[in-house]
Amino acid sequence: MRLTQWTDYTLRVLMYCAANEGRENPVTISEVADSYSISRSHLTKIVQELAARSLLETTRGRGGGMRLMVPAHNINVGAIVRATETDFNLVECFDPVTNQCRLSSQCRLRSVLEEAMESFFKVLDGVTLADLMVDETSAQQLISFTRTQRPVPDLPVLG
Amino acid sequence: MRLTQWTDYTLRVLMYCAANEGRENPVTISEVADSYSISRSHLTKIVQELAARSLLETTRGRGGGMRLMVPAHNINVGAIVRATETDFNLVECFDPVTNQCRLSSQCRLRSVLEEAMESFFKVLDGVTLADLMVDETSAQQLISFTRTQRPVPDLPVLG
DNA sequence: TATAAGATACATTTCAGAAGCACCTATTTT
DNA sequence: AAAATAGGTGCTTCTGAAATGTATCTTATA
Repeated sequence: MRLTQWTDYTLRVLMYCAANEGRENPVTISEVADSYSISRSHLTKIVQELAARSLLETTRGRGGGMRLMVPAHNINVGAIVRATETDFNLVECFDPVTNQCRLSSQCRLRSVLEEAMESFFKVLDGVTLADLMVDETSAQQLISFTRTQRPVPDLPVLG
Repeated sequence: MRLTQWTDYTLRVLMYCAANEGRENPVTISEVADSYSISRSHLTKIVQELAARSLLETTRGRGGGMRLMVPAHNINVGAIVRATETDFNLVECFDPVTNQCRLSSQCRLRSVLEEAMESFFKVLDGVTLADLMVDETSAQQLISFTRTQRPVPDLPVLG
């Protein structure tokens, strides 16, 4: 169970930009790539996508780079992850094309997993880019958010 | 974002066994492999693991096969998935060995994703193998379970 | 006009996950 | 005892998505 590095890097680019919003010159791709030790060309594609989604504005030429076009507190982490992840077929029967499971109609696995995935994203939907940056305000929000979780159900023992 | 087929098959083997608990002869690996169009040797390894965890008992020789050793309503889906999935490093910074992100200490991404993953598993922790098999009782449980979810938080707009 | 910066297309590499293969062991039936 | 059935084990190989690399182009500024 993992997210792609694409998603990881996307979030990191956004965080990097958010952390450097005040400064004179825009953040460059090379700078971010160096900072995270990521391939420049790979990162370029990620920046492209973010620009296409109007989250970043890029400018070419000397003195160019990228800028956040949306305030950090308006960028929803859940929406980002939903947008960057491409494959949500947790198990075979999620995909009607691939599915060969004959029990599909008789089992609830799919709906249960879909519900779990929803639950995963509901947490991320409650967090913005600004919340990811450490400061008292966001820390406070996270704590109160955690408190609103429902209690852990009893877990039957497993050998 | 996906689970491994290993996890998928593990759950399906358990479901298949649960669905055939009453019958005379035990379920065989070949039978399950044929039924799901899965490689027999691959499935063997999955059955091995389940036997090692004492969820199944296998017997060799003619008339052999596998049997569920734990009642379906005592087999927790969350526990199964936690046990079969091996990689929970949603992003690079989850893994202290691989992690090269310099912002780690200054960002809350990791804790947010961990929380989301917890939320994912909490749903599965509330479901047993018996619940996956369709009948009125389990359907009822699922419906009431869904109703206890907390409301969806407002989702800020994203380009 | 030299340099810095992003844009794009295509090729290549990597690696976990999946599958295959060969052979072994155990049990039951005839 | 032999044959048939069924699981057990340790490799090797395959595969596809993800990641990375290379080359070249466009745009902007000093």
